[in-house]
Amino acid sequence: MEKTDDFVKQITKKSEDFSRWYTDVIKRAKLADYAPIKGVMVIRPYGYEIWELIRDQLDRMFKDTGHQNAYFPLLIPESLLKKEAEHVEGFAPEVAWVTMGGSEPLEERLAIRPTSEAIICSMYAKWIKSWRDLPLKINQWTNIVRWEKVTRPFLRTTEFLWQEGHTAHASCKEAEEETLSILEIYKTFIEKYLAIPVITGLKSDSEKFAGALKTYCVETLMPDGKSLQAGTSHHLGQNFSKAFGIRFENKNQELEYAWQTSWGVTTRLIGALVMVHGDDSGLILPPEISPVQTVIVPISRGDWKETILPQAENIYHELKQNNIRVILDDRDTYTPGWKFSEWEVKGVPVRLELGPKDLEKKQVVLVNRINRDKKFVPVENLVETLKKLLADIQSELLSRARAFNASQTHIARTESEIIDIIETRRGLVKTAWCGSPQCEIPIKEKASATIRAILDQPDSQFEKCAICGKAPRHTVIFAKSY
RNA sequence: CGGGGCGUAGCGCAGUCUGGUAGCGUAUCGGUUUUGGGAACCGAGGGUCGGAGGUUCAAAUCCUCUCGCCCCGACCA
Repeated sequence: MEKTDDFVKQITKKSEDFSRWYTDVIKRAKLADYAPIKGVMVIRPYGYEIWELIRDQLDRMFKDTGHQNAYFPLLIPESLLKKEAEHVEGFAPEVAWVTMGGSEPLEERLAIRPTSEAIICSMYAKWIKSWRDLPLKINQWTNIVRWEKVTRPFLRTTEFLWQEGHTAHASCKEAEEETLSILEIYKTFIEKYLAIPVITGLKSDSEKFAGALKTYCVETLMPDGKSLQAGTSHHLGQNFSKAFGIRFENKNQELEYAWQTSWGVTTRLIGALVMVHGDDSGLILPPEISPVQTVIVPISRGDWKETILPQAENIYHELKQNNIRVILDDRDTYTPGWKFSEWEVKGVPVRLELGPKDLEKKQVVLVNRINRDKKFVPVENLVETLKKLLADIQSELLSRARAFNASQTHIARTESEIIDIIETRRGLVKTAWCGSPQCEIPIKEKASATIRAILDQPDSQFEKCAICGKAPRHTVIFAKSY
């Protein structure tokens, strides 16, 4: 056990220093590198490939549910940003401004988008005039700048990539349905593809999006016991339509303000992948989202280029034809052992080894990244065997993470229990809440934990609010967060 | 924005206390032998010691100022 952990060098142990481990893995796996600007990172090709896979899959899901992509400008005039009062107040501290055009000061300064509600709503006001124009469901894949004080690669950077969906509807009910259906897409995607279990729920008023009526969220638990908000879906009500004048004439010939939603997930998802699945040897990527699902390492000895390589190439083509993302590492400049370590750092779920002994026995060696289990399998039916192994790894990662979540979810019935659990064990604390903002304050002040989600289904085991003792209205999850 | 840590070869670091020829590991380049868990040996290249100013015969080292990065908090996806 101890010995195997040392195959990969130069990564701090996950159990020793979690933060350091996290940044070590990102650097060693070449996901990202620090850029010469404070809080800004370069997403390197390997990291970007993961983002592309996330993007492609979500994009299909959005399009299948009637959304279209568009592109709105990076720069937002200050006057537009100021139209929705709560919105500007929420974002003001982290907006970056353009004040000069060449050497001339601008008459009105321009915000670099911290989110695009303002610019998009200003356009929606032009485009929406009739109930026939609704619903309008547009998404964009883009970059965002928020001047954050503390940054960490993927989890919080000054500039990041995301998708933001912005929809307008004819009724409150329809907007609510849209908000919830997107929440469901996020949940499905994160669990099925990223193999990360999620908790969905509503944000309390103190945590909701600036300008929203309601914010639903997807929360995920990280190995250090902190909760990471992995996605949000906001029901904006008529707050923005009133501020921006998005009105339509309904079927009864009355003017009405549109009901809106907005929702997004970011490159932060990559950070979650790293933390949830990785180990002391580096990344472990779920097959569904891994840029390389299988790496073929030919054992290079003697006349391997004449004997082993041709067979490795045959296998490569067969797997590729069967839609397995595979690469053949035929570099003769590195030894097999070096390659093993390298691909482990990069989290490739299955390694396929092919050497002289295997050639003789008409077999290959399949190595599972999770536990380094070796299986000698016949070349015949390889595609089937491999697909099964990939599926097993995918489900093993999810069930492993689920088991961890279950073990880190604690029940608390009083304020002191909540604080005690947060301080000694961290993790998620399930408790009851009366709904008053006053009752969130002591937990935040004493344990710096907040309500991460108000659960859809109240748990009947709770008889009173943990803080004030009044009748509970909600079952909630308290946790420290990223 | 508070607390702590760190800037020396691509990367990881020693050297700083006590000033005196800028080093180690790894990576890189060339050569030979190797290759089933990061190969071995021989040789080579690579530095304005984060920046500016000062003290000194002499500064990576001492003093002053400054910039940047990381970690932990408070705030945010």
